[in-house]
Amino acid sequence: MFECFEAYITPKVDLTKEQLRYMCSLATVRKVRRRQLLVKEGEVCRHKIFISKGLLRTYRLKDDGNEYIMRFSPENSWNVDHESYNNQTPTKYNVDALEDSELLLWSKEDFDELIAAIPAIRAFSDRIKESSYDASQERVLMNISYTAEEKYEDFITSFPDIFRRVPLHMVASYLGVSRETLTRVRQARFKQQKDN
Amino acid sequence: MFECFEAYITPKVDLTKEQLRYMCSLATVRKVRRRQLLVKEGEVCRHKIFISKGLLRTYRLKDDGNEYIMRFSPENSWNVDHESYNNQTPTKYNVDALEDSELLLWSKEDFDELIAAIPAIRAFSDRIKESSYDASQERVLMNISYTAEEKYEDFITSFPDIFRRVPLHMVASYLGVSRETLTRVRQARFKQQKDN
DNA sequence: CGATTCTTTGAAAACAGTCAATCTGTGTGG
DNA sequence: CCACACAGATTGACTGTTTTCAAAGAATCG
Repeated sequence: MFECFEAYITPKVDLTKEQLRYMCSLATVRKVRRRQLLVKEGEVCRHKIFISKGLLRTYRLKDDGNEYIMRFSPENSWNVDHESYNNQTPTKYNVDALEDSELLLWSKEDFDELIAAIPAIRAFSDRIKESSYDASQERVLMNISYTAEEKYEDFITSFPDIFRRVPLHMVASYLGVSRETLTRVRQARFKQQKDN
Repeated sequence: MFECFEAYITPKVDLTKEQLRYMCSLATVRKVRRRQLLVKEGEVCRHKIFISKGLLRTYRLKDDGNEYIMRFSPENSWNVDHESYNNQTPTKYNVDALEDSELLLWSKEDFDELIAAIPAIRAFSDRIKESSYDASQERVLMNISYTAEEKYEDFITSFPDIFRRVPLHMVASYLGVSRETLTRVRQARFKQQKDN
């Protein structure tokens, strides 16, 4: 059950066997099925979630009745709403599974303990946060400077794997364009490729 | 020169007089004039910058010749490109002054020392990062779910002060709409208010 | 005042969104 | 194995919004 996680973390963090065992001992395993809701708006995000298998999706429900997708979390990535997790305040997001998934959960109490005990884990956790922040900045830039076509292009080159695994209308939601526009963009692109 | 900073930080971080003095002793003061470039794309972001007076702007120059504004940094806020600062890699952004400004700079070496010596400063610095990450997430949501009008509305209520101080075309650049659209949105809004 | 920067405006064109209908593939239960 | 339901993708016609371009009008600054 923990092999995936060990394979993931070993090259990234320099841990002794005991430290790794300790870290794993604090985690709880959870399996969720496709379409199952994992975190609901209004709840507190109590765990750091590592996805060892599957695919999660974080989205916001707005008054207009639409879902807006903030993030996809495939295997070997983390899903945490830092705002809710850090302050233990209600989250604004929903998280559900797009595929049957296997997760490792650490409660905040346990993870805080881990961080205090093993500085390398703290540093690693900080690095993860940094890079999601950087990604968020890039996404803002994309949002304000790209056309629909460029957004599509960017998505399929940045996340080819996720693109293959999620329905188009979710990519559209992530990018902030309508699904119809996205199919048209894709058609145009397809024609263009044939012409060359 | 350090009064502004002390007034800013005292209610936020619990520091002894000596700690505060130590922190200030590591800072260097810098004044920049309106329109002056502070950080240029390709350079490494070597400092944490605290703005004690004035207004900075972080933007990206793209191949299409346009400037895309990532962030405004008014007095009592920080300006750091974390990606460049943490890894000491070249930044993708430019920073310039929109008003004559007074800054406090800490080099990475000095700030690392500070953080190691005074845990409260580390915690505070982390909190700052968290909240800019949260803000970035909100901005993504705004970008993918708001109309031009809602973006405008959101900006003037979220940053009324900055709105008064920067030219409209920069707000447009920040929001990812053309300056003409923003004028029109504003005209429509103005008419509406008269009608009520 | 003259120069520059900023804002507004109008008209046309490009772009993206909506609505409704159809098509496709998948999986489920009989 | 078939029929059916369902989720997803596509298409066309239309509407509405946003951009672009060009020009002119304010405001600001030295």
